[in-house]
Amino acid sequence: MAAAASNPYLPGSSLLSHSDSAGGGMQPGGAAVTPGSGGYRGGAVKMLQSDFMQGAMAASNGGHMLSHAHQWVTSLPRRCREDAPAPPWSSSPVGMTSSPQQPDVKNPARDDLHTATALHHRPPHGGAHQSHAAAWGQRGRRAHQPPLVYPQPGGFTVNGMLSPGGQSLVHPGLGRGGTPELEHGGGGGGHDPHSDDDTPTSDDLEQFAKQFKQRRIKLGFTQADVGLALGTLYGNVFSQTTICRFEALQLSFKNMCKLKPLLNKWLEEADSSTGSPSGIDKIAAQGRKRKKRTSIEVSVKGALESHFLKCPKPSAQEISTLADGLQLEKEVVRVWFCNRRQKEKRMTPPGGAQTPEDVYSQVGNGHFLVDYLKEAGEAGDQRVAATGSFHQVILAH
DNA sequence: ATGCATGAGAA
DNA sequence: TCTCATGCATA
Repeated sequence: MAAAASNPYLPGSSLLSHSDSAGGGMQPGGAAVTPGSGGYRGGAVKMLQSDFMQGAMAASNGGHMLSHAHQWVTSLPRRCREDAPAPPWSSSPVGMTSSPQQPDVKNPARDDLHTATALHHRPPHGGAHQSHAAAWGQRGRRAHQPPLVYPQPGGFTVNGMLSPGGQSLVHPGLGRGGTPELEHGGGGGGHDPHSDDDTPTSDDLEQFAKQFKQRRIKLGFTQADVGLALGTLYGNVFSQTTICRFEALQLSFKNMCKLKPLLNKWLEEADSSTGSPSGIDKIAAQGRKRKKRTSIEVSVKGALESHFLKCPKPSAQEISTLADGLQLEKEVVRVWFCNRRQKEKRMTPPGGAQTPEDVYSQVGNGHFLVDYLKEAGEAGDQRVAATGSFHQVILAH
């Protein structure tokens, strides 16, 4: 149908949920299957081609041809130098701690996600699950080990998630922008009397996540269920994606800290109230015109990746040029870089991935690591070198 | 489980 | 414009 071609995003309910591959238009010489032509928000795709900064990366050092090694140094074109606030958990250098190896657990198949019944008490099925355990900065950070286990409040029996009446105890204090318990300057001594866990360590988070997932599965809930439950419980709904990312430690440290208490609460509720079904419903999906997901070809992705290595933060103009060259919408390229950067900053597994194999699995799972090679304009060469080779090993695999 | 996208808020 | 938190859609 040509409809798909002329109409990027379907109005409301998309009956034609076909994938990119069925577009019909295919990619002549193109790179991505983008619905294009529609022009969404701002649409103006102008290309100001002027200078290209390609071919400048002929820098060859000792003799390794990491044309696509994972490190953004060595040959920064020029205005491509940007520092990124090294996240707290990535402070530990790539754990080169030689540890034999660890069986890379791939998930062969999972059996959950079955019954589409959204929120209901599912019979707890044995859940031997895969676990690619991320484990980021589990370096010796803090001496004290706060009780990352839920402290059962005792007589608290308000089953938020299992309220048949449909009432919603909305707590208007946990807005997304509110950031309930983030580092509050401190200074005056005003300390929350009820906060059991001030900033948990990345290690704590990791353990909690692990435990959380286990309990969740044990109880027979899907990630989506949890996300929904959080909605009725605190007024904040979350998607399966977010819960998933939490469990996989793929959120920013800050974000993890923010979600932890909520999930912890849910956990308490969940296994305290055994056997009370729920009847909640949440906000219906609003018909928002979302651009159809562009599927970028692998080859093109490779190209983008290369550019990213050279310059993770291209200027608007460079983006335009690049987009033009790759036949992609400028916006797509821009977003790609944004996401790529964001991905780079997510929870990194320096501590967990001590052996190359671990890293492989990490890579295989999508997330990379290391970005502590910031700061220091020239002094970082050493670390960079080390990191470079490290990645070389990884990528050469 | 993850890729691409949106939107609010910060620079 | 970028970052950041999040999620729809998809592999």
